[in-house]
Amino acid sequence: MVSEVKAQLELFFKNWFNKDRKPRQTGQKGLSIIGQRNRLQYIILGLLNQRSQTGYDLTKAFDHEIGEFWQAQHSQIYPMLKRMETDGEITHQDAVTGEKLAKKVYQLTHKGRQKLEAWISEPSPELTATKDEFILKLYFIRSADDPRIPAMIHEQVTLHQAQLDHLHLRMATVFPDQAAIDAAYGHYLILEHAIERETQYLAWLNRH
Amino acid sequence: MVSEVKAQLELFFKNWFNKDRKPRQTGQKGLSIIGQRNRLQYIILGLLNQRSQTGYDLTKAFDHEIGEFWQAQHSQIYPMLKRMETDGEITHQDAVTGEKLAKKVYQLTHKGRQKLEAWISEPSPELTATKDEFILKLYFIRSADDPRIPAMIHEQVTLHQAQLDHLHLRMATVFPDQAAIDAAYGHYLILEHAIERETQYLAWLNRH
DNA sequence: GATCCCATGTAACGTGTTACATGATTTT
DNA sequence: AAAATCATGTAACACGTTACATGGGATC
Repeated sequence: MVSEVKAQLELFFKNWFNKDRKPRQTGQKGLSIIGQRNRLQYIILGLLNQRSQTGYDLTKAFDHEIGEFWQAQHSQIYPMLKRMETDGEITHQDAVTGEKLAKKVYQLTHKGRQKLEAWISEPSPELTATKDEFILKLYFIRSADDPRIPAMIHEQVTLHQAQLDHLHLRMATVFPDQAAIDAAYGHYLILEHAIERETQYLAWLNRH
Repeated sequence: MVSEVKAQLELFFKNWFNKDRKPRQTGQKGLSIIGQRNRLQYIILGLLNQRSQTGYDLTKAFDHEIGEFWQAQHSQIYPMLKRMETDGEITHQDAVTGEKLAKKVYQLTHKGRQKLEAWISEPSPELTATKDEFILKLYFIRSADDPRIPAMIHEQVTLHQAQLDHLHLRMATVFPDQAAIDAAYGHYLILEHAIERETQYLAWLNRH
């Protein structure tokens, strides 16, 4: 009885006093596969480090440039930009398209660039869960003779073949020569990796 | 002019009448890579379809069985089980370990089994963003001579080699013979896929 | 009796998605 | 003039993680 009341009181006062951000420590889990801790800000820093751009430009970059690796909608990006500017990692200049269409061109501050470099330099000791819905469905199919398997595989072949075609196209357009590769080596590496990944995925699908 | 007023009126009445839960349609985006729409419930249905078990058992399954494909903590699982029971997809029996340690053994209802089958049968037309932090960091490295690259790659080699070893071990223990494969064919396929994926990842890493 | 595992929950918060909301510019 | 694209925001809600909280059972 008494302890219940005590616990509730403690909770009340804790809530009362801890209005501001709590620093949470990471928690070591070895080979664990864990979730996301605001990686979005780092990706925005990285994109802005490549060139100054607007929130709208960043939104399109998530759609087209790095869509295979990260997703973000403008409703997430605009508030994040405000927060990062408040934190002193980025600043913006106002610009105008045409007569009066206002836009904000963001760029890194020194602090932002340091934060980006620190992020890149720190370890990445975690694996990420795949979250491939087709794979999950397959997991729950017991029998090799299940009549749904052929159509499911065919659908995925179509999907991943389209993705592979898209990646090949991007490789050809973004990296037409060695100079382009030298100018964005990491980008080249991950495109290569993505192509190999899709190729292997398709080979596996086509084998079954 | 008129059309503007009309649109605002429409919006007003829409907001006025739609106080309760809005049914949200999926929104076709072609080859888009979109987010999660409560897949957890289906995974729980699938796991319970394999055998009746407790929330604790399910939590462990997420840690060990399907950790490569989906993650969930017990703090997410227990509320989901309650919700699914309210929705009539699962039921539970109370059981006791030892003298008085209560536990709840959940199993599918007919409705739950139907929902699971419907989910497996519906299309999976979406690709999933990878969200691999190492890949993101690499994307932002411009130069092939960047001094951080070797250590980054070495770290990932260690990580993915450990994962591959783990997958090989699971393959050997879960599928020691053809009978085991026949009893859980989908599980076999995705383990095979995961091993190939890690093998390819490692080959790519070791090449650079 | 200490430690680890079994077992179930809630609270707080951060992240991500969809929908709402508005207006300018360019293209067809 | 209609449609698509540029451009920026907020609101509501769903999802996911970490932390808080409690207690029984088994093993050393």
